[in-house]
Amino acid sequence: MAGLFAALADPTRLRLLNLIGGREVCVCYFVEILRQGQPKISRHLAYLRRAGLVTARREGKWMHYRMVPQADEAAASILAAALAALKNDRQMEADRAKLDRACCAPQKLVMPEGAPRPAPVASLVES
Amino acid sequence: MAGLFAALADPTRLRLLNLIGGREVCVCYFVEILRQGQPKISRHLAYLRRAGLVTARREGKWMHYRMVPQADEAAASILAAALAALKNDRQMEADRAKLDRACCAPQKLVMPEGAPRPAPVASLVES
DNA sequence: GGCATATATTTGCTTAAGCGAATATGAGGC
DNA sequence: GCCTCATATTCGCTTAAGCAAATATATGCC
Repeated sequence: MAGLFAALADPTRLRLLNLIGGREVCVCYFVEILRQGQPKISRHLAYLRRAGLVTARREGKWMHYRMVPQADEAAASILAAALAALKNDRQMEADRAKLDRACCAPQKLVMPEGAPRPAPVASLVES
Repeated sequence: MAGLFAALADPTRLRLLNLIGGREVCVCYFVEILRQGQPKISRHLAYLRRAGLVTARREGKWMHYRMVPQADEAAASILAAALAALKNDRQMEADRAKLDRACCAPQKLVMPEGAPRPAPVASLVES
């Protein structure tokens, strides 16, 4: 219980969860959108993984992260409340908007057909 | 946002919030029920105060703590989800039960008319 | 095999959190 | 005023978290 809140008690992790919420997202987008060092992103993703909040799937060179459906009902409701709260935050909105128009450019500005596009996760699409 | 979660990311603070949830509680009950050192309890109460989650009221020698209604809607929903989640936890249930039958005995086993009884807070009674 | 890209982990450091023990404050009773 | 009780705060310490920089792992391409 306290561990769940600890996982949520960091601005970077909240931004990551906000982006992951509902869809599967490639790490390169996190780095691009948050504009933070790659090791930092990776470290926080590892934290979220250890906390059982997200899981990763490898696809070639890319790693895709998605939410883990919470078995514990209490954890699920808290996580839902947290994600809902992020919905109205200015920066979180901006982050999501950037992800929506993300077009495969982690490093170079144009990198045709390079990075995989974020894909929706059926079990988490609610709107 | 992250600050709110940090405030919730400690077992002692969760136990305190669980006891405060809905009623006004005297510090002596926290010490009695949690069976932890008084400075520790006081330190965590100060943390919750600084986080804007609880507020204190002095009544003679005793300090009574109660929840602060959250102005921010997001914070309110998260706090509500957290308190609801605590409802089903074994230890939290036991803590609340102890508070329910608390009978004015912070130190000595019987201390007639000594400590004030916990009082319900109108704005927070929901059941 | 070697090289490049994407991601993860380690290293060394700094800062914050939590703790118990001791001390301070504030109120009531004498 | 002094003493006691209830609570708060400070002190010194230990442990964990966060960071940037460097390094390691894994995949794909040649």
